[in-house]
Amino acid sequence: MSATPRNTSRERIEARESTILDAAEGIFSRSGFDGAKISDIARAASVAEGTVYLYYKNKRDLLAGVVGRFWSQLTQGAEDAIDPQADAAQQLEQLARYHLQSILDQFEVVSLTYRARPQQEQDLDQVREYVRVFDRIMQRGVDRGELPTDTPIGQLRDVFFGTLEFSARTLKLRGQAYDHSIVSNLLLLMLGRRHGDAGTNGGNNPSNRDLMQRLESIQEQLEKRGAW
Amino acid sequence: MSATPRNTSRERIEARESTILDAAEGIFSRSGFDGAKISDIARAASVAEGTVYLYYKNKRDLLAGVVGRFWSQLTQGAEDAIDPQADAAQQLEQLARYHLQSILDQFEVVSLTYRARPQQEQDLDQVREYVRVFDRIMQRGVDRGELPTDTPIGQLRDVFFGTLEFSARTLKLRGQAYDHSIVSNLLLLMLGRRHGDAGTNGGNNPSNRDLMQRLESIQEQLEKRGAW
DNA sequence: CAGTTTAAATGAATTAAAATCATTTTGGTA
DNA sequence: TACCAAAATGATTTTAATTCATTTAAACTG
Repeated sequence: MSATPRNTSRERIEARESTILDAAEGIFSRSGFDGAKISDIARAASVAEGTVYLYYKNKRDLLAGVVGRFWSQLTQGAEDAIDPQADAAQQLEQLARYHLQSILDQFEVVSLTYRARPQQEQDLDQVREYVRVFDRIMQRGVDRGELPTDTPIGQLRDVFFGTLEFSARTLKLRGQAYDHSIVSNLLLLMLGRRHGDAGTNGGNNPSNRDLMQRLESIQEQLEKRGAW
Repeated sequence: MSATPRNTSRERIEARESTILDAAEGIFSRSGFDGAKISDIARAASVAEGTVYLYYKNKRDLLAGVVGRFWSQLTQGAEDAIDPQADAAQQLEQLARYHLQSILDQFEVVSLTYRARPQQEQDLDQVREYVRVFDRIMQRGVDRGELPTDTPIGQLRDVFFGTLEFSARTLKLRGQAYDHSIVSNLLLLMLGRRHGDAGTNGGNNPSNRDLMQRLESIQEQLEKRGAW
């Protein structure tokens, strides 16, 4: 009967909502929350100002919509980026790379996240769901014996996401691009083994002659400086 | 002559500015950036609305003032919290505890930080200065041979602050309080010693490699000093 | 397919709050 | 005490979010 009555209608409406979200994402990213004007967003979406309010109660709600969609898509992308066959360490690396790359690409949207409505619990639902991707990888690793039984998943989660987010911020601040070594060092740190990016300058033990040369070089420097 | 002409005057003005900052901090923390009204802040500071604009160009600038002061005070507090006699590992633990405790206590102000003016470089100056406290501890540890020469300070900095910030967010989200174990686990992770990892530089008879590292560190210090 | 009903869209009008500025007050100085 | 400049005030202006009476479009009906 009325099981699927208004079919094309629903599609049109969803398309329009998505258009508004696209416009909002663009304007919010470019101008930040305060700088973005609803009138700009409406214009970018080819819609009247009032129409925006049919879909979202207010400006914050609209931001929550943008941010929520971003994290949902991120969850989907992460699941696609992870090879179900791989072991925990490999999967973790895949997730780390995907995550760092994504938050660098869409840094502005990420920045808007913790601004949506910090007090309103429910707005972080999609973030929580995303974070569970990490938990699943780790839990599976523990279950299969690839990771120690006492692995503190919850705390490692904070290390994982916290470090990557902060690294991204640092990179952005310095105008630098994606850096592989961040991921490898993080994994080394989390999964045991010491840092130093594999055998940076291997463990060849210097001879006494090397040491003496070095000492002489230091002494020269000191003499050059005199006054000290 | 006019070296210190308006003395009490300057004091009064600074006191007033500080009063406005106090009021703004309170209102911003309670209501968030958007929720805070300049009129509320003015009232809380017992000042006319227009007066606020004599001290700060606009609302964002006022927020930047609040946030900047917070991080300056944090830097001061951190320096006080660190025992100059202690070794690097101990100092790091002191900083970690102080940091986690502080950002939990003043979570709202911290949240407002990355919202101040993400694009405007200079607003993060005080944050950068704060972060240097960590760098100094680590560098000193390396210089004294307490930490390996190849310690990737920059990356560990992201691990340190990223993890603590994310942990704080997690704790707040769950309504939980300060947790010692976060700090100890983080330090364990950062400074080695994992899963009975067999001491990287365990034995107390130093190898030539250790000696060489120490020499290199001394030389680096000399060079750094020379550049001035 | 014309007529009717309901949903969606519009943008002018309203409201709220930031920012400005002409005027007043204050504190220091001669 | 009179004067000046700095500081403060708050009424006014401006800007942008939100509402709502009206219009337009879509879906349904017989």
